[in-house]
Amino acid sequence: MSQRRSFWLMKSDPGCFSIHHLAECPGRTTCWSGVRNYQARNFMRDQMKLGDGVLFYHSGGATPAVAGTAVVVRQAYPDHTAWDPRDQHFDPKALPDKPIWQMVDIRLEAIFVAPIPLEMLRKMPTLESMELLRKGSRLSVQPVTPREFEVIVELSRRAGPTRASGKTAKKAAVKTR
DNA sequence: GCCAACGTTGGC
DNA sequence: GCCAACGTTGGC
Repeated sequence: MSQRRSFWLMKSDPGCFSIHHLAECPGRTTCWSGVRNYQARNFMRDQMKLGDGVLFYHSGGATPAVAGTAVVVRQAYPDHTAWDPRDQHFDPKALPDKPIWQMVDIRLEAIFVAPIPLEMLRKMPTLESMELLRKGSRLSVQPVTPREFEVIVELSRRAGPTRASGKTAKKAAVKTR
C-alpha cells in the first residue's frame, strides 16, 4: 500500500483555541485534545499519519474561516484530558487503561495573511463537495481531498495582496480624517 | 440569541 | 432495536 499524504480539516473555536494560540505554543505544536465524537476520533486514530496536511478552521465568531495550515507531527495516542475531572471535556467512562478518546499532535505551518471565509469557500465550484460545506455538517475532524487543500492554499496566496491593499486603504482613510 | 442538524442516551 | 428527549455544534 502506498503511503500517500492525506489532508484534513480541523475545527476550533478561536475564542477557545485559535491559530494564534498555536503560534505561541512551544515548537508551534499542540496536542489536539478534547475531541469527543467517535467519527472524528476514528479519523485521527485510524487514518491520520505523520506529515499529513491540516487546514486549521476557525468556527463560530463573526467570520468562520480557514485560518491557516498545520502538519501532523505525532500520530494518535490517548487523550488524557478525558480522565481529568476538572477538564472541560472530562468523560467519566474513559480511564487510563481504557482511554476511549485519542488525539494527535499538530505543528503550525502557516497562518494565512487573510483567512478564507466560509462564505468564499461556498462560492468555489471546485469545493462544492467539501464536507465542511454540507448542510448540517458538524464533524470537527474531517478529511479533505488533496485538490481541495490545494485550492484553499492557492486562494490564500491570492487573498494576500488583496488584504494588504485593504490595509493601505484603511490607513489612507484614517489619514484624511 | 435563534434554530436546524446531528449524536447520544435511555425507556420501552 | 426503535425512537423520543435531550444536549451540543455552529452558521446566521
